[in-house]
Amino acid sequence: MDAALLLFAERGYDGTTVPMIADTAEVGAGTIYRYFESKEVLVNVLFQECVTRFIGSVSRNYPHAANIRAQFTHIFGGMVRFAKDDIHALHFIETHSGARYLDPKSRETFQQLMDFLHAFVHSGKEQGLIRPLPSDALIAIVFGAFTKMFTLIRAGKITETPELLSQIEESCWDAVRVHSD
Amino acid sequence: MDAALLLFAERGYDGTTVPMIADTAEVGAGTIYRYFESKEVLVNVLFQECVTRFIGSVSRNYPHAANIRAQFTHIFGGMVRFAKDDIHALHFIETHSGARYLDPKSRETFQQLMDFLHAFVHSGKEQGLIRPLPSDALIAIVFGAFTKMFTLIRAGKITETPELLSQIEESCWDAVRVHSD
Amino acid sequence: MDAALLLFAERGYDGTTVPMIADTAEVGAGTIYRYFESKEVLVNVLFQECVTRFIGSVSRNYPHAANIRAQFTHIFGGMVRFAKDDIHALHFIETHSGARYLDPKSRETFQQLMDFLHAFVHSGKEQGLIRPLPSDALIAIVFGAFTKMFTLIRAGKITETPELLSQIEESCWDAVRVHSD
Amino acid sequence: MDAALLLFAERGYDGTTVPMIADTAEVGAGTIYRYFESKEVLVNVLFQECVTRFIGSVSRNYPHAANIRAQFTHIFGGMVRFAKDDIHALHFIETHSGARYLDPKSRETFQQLMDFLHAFVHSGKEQGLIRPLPSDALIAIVFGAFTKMFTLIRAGKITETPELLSQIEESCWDAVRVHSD
DNA sequence: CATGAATGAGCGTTCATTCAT
DNA sequence: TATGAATGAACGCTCATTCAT
Repeated sequence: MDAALLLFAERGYDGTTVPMIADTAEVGAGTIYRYFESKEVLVNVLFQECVTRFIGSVSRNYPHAANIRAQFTHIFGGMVRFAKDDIHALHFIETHSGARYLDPKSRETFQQLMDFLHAFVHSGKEQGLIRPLPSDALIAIVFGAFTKMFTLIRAGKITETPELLSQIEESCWDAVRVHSD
Repeated sequence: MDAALLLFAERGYDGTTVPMIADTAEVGAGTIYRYFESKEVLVNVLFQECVTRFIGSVSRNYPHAANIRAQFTHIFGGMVRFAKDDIHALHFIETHSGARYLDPKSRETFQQLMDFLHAFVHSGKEQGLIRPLPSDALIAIVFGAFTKMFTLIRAGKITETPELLSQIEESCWDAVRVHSD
Repeated sequence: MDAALLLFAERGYDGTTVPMIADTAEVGAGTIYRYFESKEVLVNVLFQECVTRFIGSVSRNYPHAANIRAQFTHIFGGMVRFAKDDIHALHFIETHSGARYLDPKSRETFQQLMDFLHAFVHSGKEQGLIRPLPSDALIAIVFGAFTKMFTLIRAGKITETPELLSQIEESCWDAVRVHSD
Repeated sequence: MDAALLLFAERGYDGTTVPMIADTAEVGAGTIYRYFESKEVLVNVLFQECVTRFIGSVSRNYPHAANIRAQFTHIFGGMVRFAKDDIHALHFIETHSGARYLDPKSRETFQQLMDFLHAFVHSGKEQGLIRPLPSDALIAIVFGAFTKMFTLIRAGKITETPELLSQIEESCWDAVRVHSD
């Protein structure tokens, strides 16, 4: 699964061949089929597993009672932890969500993630602290900014430091929050 | 080329077959090879053409003398115009920049776009109006947010209106600008 | 189709590979797929075509008004003509009728052949000239005897002569007719 | 071996996989290889065993001194007993005799069966009681008729009764005997 | 002794590319 | 110039066989 994740993230589903995965994993091509019915099943299992981990990462110990800003920090921190823990998983999710070969369960799992984020955004909007834009758009802005930025880190173009991450968080928050000035 | 752009954007390079392109374009498969040496050449020509158009869109009539905010509006407006003009081209650029099959010329063309944006960001940072973050990161934030958001529009999940676009612009600007409060 | 017929007859469906068919037919493996969706479609088309030809061979110019013996001669003659015309087709039908990969249309086509033979046997039984055995059994006896015998001819173990064929016909007829002694 | 016989008879050698046999036999796939060097050895051992049993069935207590008709009854009875005893064995022999993967010993074993039948036919022809046709042809007629008929019984299309079997015997005998009328 | 995970050759099939028409 | 039939390398996948447990 590590090999598949790496390759799917780097080359995409169609650009990754089963022999490639087998070679990277240092197993025979047939072995993969003892564990996954097909390449399509593999990508779905992988996707669900990644998204589930991602959900866990952003929702575990979620400070329900805290203020929006602290909740945003929690979510952002979860995203960072997830992205750092497995640098390919985030990109894999990003590039494969919405793909034509995802099965209903994968779509549903992804929807759970979206639902979680929607709930956060909705609550922020209700409190008048997050801009009154469509939730999808707000999520897209933060998620888009964050993933593209981590792609740069993965590619080694910029170096990830606590300061940088904290500033990026500030930047993303400024993108969605209501400004009083 | 329209057919190829559409398919590459929707299914990716590896998920698009030459016969698919030929069918969509309502020409024979062989005809494509009269105009493009190979599928790889086609995707490169297409990429360069799209990126060049994109550069044109954001840089044409660029207000060199205006202030940063106005310049940002110009760039953002160019991006919107480009995305609206050919709804698939932006997504095609987004998903194919950095692909392994891009040739040096494609990479260089894309770099020209990056250079243009870098110059803008650099100037903004020098004036103390844009955050002192790595330029790549700042571009990624705006670009990432913008493209993800337009993906939603393309998918029909949110409806594009002048108000929405203006608010998104504000949001993106707030993500990169220095806040005085 | 000739190559496929030959190989299916000699090695069976599962024992015949598509590359084998392509090599025998002196075409590329991919070419086969321009004409047949799959190996399974190929075997079905082939089966239907053979059975249809077989039906034509035994039913064309059928002497509806003649006596049973003459009708038997006509059918037997049709079988001989068919078997001689394409020595593999009969064996192909014989070994593939009832196979798990035959589609409904193939089964129906084969049933048409059976129906034709049933009608003949039924009429003979009604006239008291053919034994009062299940029609299926009577057909099996003649068909079984005939095909096994032609397998020998195909294998070169016995030589086909008009006299031999006439004697085999007599033998088959004696197997199904009512004997007055 | 029962599992293998069943599957080879129903799906043919090439259509039967070793895991299929293992599953049907409720053993591990590897276990089969403790008893048979290869799938090919298995089919040969099975073939030889079946043919040997068949020979036993038709030749045990053979009435050497009796007349041809009684000998025919004996052989036919042996065939019936064999076919009833193991409903798949006869079909397995029928469909696998002459197969490309049979080894010399299998071919020789089958030849012993043929020799036994040849001897019977030869003796009958010498006595002027069996038609002066090639022995192979005569055997093919009886064997072909018999096996095709038993295939129907196996498939449940006709029901086997002593009367039916006796009539089939008569029919087969009429196919090979010399008729005085 | 029995197992079943692992293997990789070879299956059925696809598709980028060529070329006669 | 435009075509699409033909190609064969390489795909996703299966399965006869091996071998550590």
